[in-house]
Amino acid sequence: MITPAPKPARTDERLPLYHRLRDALSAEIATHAWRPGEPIPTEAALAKAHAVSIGTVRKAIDSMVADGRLERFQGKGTFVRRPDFQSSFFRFFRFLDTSGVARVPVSRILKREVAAMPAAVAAAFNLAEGAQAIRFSRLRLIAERPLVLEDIWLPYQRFKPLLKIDTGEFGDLLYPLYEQHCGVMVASAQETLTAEAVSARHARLLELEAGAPVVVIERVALSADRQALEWRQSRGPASEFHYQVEIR
Amino acid sequence: MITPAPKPARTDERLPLYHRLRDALSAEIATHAWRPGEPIPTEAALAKAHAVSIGTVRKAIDSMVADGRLERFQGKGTFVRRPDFQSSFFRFFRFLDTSGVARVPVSRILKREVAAMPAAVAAAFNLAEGAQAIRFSRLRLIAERPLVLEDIWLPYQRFKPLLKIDTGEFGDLLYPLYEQHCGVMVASAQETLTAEAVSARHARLLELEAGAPVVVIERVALSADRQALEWRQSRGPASEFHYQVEIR
DNA sequence: AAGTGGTCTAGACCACAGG
DNA sequence: CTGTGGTCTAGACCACTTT
Repeated sequence: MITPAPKPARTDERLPLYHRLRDALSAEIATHAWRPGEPIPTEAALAKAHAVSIGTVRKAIDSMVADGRLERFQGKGTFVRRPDFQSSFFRFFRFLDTSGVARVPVSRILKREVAAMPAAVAAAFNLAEGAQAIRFSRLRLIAERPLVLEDIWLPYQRFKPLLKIDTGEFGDLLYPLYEQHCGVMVASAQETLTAEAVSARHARLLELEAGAPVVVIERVALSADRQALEWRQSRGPASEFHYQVEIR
Repeated sequence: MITPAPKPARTDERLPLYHRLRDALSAEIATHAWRPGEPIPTEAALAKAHAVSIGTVRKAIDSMVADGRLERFQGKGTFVRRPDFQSSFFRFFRFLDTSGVARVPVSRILKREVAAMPAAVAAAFNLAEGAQAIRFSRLRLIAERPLVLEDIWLPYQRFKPLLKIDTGEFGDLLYPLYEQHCGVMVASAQETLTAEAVSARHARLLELEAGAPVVVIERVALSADRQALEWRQSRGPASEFHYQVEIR
């Protein structure tokens, strides 16, 4: 068994009903009892099962819809939202072809190795510096043009099944691979954005001029119970980057 | 009168009650009938005044709280939120002193001129290229160290009162000045983030090495009725920049 | 004690999806 | 037609703030 015990029960008396109910529903998702893309029980059923009024169920679901864990469709039901990291990616870079349509970048694994984690990476996993890890170097391209260079670190034990697969058969997305071969599912991610002048090595791989500005995205991918699964640093030319925020 | 007619009534029959109520409440804020920092009528009073149930009022207020236009305090009341653009700024740059405490940057107006808008700026105001404008160049510093260089454009007519004030008396924040002398209130802003290699001129002002990476924030500040008030481009060293996002 | 928002209920009716 | 979520109501009681 790879995954440890899901989490302590945390019924937490004296919290509002809708709050406890929300925790209960979250747990169903976290333990994969309810899987992404599938409908959860109807509001009436949940109200009966948890012995609360339907209004309380709605309030619990409301908050989960608000932060993107559920989706509602009138007349159809309420569904566990499938996290779409593709779209997160497009939030940062404009990967558009000449006709203005978004395209999925092609992935090329440049290197796969077993290595010792540097301190910054180990910290994300709550491990000691030097912990054994699997490391990928990956280039993502659109129309043969390199757009993002990625440095990916995974804890060895949980991800060692990946060492048996030929990197040429990895496909363009890693998360489905993690799910299929390592039994872990990425549920959310935390990203930090910075920018820097490109290093000589990165410039060569990204086909940029020396010293050109690159955007750096550091991502820690988390499981539903918020364990760190993957540490990733992505670099792309600043010229391709744009990001919008609304401030109130 | 500087501001044009606020907006058409838009009662829009057949919309949900709470939706129409939300529009009505928004209008009270937009027309400054309810001012930032002040409490709005109690839920019971609003329910009576609009002839709806208190639950419907709560739902309308819920959504306005969710997107940051109102704030609720149990036992005290519901208040119009005062937009805090200071904090938006800190979201992007870490302006911390040695003790780790956030500090308000000091502002220095480098230049004030009347100029013709370039196309990119005019577009934000929905004006023709070459429209008359007031332009500021401003440097913001912390501990004598330049951190952000700003290029600010304002439509001439509405902001010409600013030309009469000595720039030395501008203070560190512009928005209060706009409110005080031009009768306009910034209610929200849209920002776009990019990065670039610093130009020779900017490098000199920001005291950076030639070609160093800088983060560029382009901001359009909007009034409550979403008219563009100000166009601003801010540049700061990428090394001081960091931004975090949570993805689900 | 009086007044505010916060939680919770039980039910009615509407709008939409799908057999 | 049945079942789903979406809207709306009227009221009870609780928790917090202020007088």
